[in-house]
Amino acid sequence: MPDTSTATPASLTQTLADSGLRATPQREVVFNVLLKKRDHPTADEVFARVKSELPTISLATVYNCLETLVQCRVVRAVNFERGPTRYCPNLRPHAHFHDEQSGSTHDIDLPPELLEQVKAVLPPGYDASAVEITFRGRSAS
Amino acid sequence: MPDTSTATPASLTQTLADSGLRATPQREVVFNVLLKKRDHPTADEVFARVKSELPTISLATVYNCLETLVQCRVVRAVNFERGPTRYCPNLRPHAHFHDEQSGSTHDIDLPPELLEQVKAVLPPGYDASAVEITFRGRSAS
DNA sequence: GCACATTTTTAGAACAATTCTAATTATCAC
DNA sequence: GTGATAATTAGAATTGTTCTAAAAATGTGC
Repeated sequence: MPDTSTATPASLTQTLADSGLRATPQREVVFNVLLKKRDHPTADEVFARVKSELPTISLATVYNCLETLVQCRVVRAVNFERGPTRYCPNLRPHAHFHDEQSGSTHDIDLPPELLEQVKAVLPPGYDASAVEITFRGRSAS
Repeated sequence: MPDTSTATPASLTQTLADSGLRATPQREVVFNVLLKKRDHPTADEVFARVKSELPTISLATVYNCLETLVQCRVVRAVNFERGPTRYCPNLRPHAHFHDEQSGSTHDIDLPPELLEQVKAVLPPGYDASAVEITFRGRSAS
């Protein structure tokens, strides 16, 4: 069974094409940066990392690319309180744990049945297309 | 059994005092505005509503008061994606449902055992002080 | 009740993250 | 290649919020 828990650089071209979009170097490098170090970087951090490969890229383009990748559902945008949006190529159903000490963010895999149980608390008439679960606290590692 | 699902204007004075803070008219009116119409207003919306009672209040004060009330745990701050922070006097454990059609936010009461189950997905070494659950979708009403 | 230290409020400036604008550049289809 | 479309770019603009410094209000000791 192929691993579908993240998109790959190869599948990105196809996914973009499926939405009528082009696989530009900027989009590919932004995506590769997210795959390479999965520490939920902000747009600014992605910008800094992408620059070493594409020194003339602009911050606006980084925002555009990230937005495109989110639209194509190969990347998830993660928000925590009012902090800057962070980006994550993990497509598995998962929650986020924000470590208050280090400021880092960790993925927490969610069993599908738990997601079902959570959705089951919605009263009749409510139809959720997405559920977000976020933890705040301390982690050992 | 007294209802502890929200603080009351009367208990506010005590709660503030417990933190060494004063019960100013601005703080009281901001809190009353939140109690009166529980539609998860933004700071701007609170500002507009408070003005009818305290016409000379400033937006900075509204932000200060809201921050104080959140610190004292009589009000919860609610964030959804990058939208403005919204405020909610419901102290019961609850999730938020964001209706994509209307832009409105509804409280969804959470059974304590579900919160336990959700916290139980955390690997050893993770200690969550808070869990946030947010739904996005459509609701009938 | 009065001084005084402390809190609180205030207006406006500053700030951070993001989005917009309009011009330029790249790319695909023919 | 040419023309239409898509994407990138730099910088300005916007939004929501926080900061700053001064003025006003308040509780406390006398």
